[in-house]
Amino acid sequence: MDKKQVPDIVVARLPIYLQTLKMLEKEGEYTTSSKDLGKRIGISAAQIRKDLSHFGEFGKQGTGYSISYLIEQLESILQVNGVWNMALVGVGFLGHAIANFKGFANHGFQIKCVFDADPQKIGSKVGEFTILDSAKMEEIIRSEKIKVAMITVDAIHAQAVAELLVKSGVKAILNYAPVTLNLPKDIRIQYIDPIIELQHMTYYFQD
Amino acid sequence: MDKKQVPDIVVARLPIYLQTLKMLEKEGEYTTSSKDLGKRIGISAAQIRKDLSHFGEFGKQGTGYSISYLIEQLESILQVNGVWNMALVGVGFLGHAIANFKGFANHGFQIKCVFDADPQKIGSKVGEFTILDSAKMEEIIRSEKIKVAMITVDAIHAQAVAELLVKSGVKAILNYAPVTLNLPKDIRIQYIDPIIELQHMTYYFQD
DNA sequence: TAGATTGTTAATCGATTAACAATC
DNA sequence: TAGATTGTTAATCGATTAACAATC
Repeated sequence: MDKKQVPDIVVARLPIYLQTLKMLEKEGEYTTSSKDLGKRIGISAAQIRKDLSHFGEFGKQGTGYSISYLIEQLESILQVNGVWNMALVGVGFLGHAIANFKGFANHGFQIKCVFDADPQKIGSKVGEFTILDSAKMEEIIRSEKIKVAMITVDAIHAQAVAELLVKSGVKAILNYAPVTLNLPKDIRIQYIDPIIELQHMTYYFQD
Repeated sequence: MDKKQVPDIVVARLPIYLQTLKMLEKEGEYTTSSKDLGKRIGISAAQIRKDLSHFGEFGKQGTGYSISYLIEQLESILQVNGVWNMALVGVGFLGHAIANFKGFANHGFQIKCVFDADPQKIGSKVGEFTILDSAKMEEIIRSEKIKVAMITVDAIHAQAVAELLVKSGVKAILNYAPVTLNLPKDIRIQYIDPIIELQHMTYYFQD
């Protein structure tokens, strides 16, 4: 079963559905509908039903969806019902914040090791992690079988770091550096860049 | 001239073009082509030309685009040729990192004030900022005429904070809290959420 | 000139929506 | 039963691409 059959834009919405369902569950709800979910997320009910229909039938006519069941199904589809170990590369202000972030654990992710190239930082602590030498990155990531990494180094170093990560066996990169990475097409990349998002919004400002 | 005429998905790509052009300029380049830009960004040359054509004619047949001129034009289109003051709400680990981030200045943005509701934090320093009381948020944002805000509070508090920001005159929100915000449709919202991005990528992992 | 590259058109491709039978 | 809501189909809507005349 080739996964290319489901449009990426659909896949991109599943984590948002999951997030909202988890919140509903925390609020004590047991069921929801495409209409309700759509209103909360700001998209149409039809789109939610269409999206889910790519993966199976999860609801009941008349009553909607069981929240816990749909959460379970989405976690399975997204493969976040287990835990993925991650590497974090670059301990500046942002890397520091991410290393201390407690929110990964409940959503299928866990930082396993943290790297930096600065001799001043290597060996010291960030959160619960001892900062490791970037020079040992390939060896460690390979032996730990880490498939997911976050890049929080400077823009100038990001491409080289990314290439080394790929060489070490990493298959998915969350890139916080403000550059487009050029990597083999079987490597997944997502970008997080506040400047890009801010500039997107100011376009719409009244003159 | 109603701005809705240009698809949002086109607008979303302009900051990426701008980012790449600025990098080329830093590398000492003077001109580029849609083919070259496309290769660097990972999209087709045709798409870049089509996108730009919504706003005017910026290139020359045979030689391509002047980098400095195209940067100038994109900055003007995106309205980032000036500086937008921003408010930051929530000084946890992430808010702390953002308050210390030096990268906004060169791209049209500047943090002007930082808020938190915790009496322990109010009055203390984060980066160059003194943390202000959230209770005074509306008054300060209104008097400073701030139009852009970043939310780095907990998920539970984000909606209320967002509503207060809107009440204070904010028109664009960069939301780091892991919830969908429900706000008037004239308010621009962008989301930054590593969990969402990570879950998007693991879908594609081989079983 | 010959080669390169633009801006634009038309064709293709893909995503969203509206509608509704099925059914809880 | 009556009302609600699903999953799916077909129609609509929108975005991307390929191709090319224009021209630097």
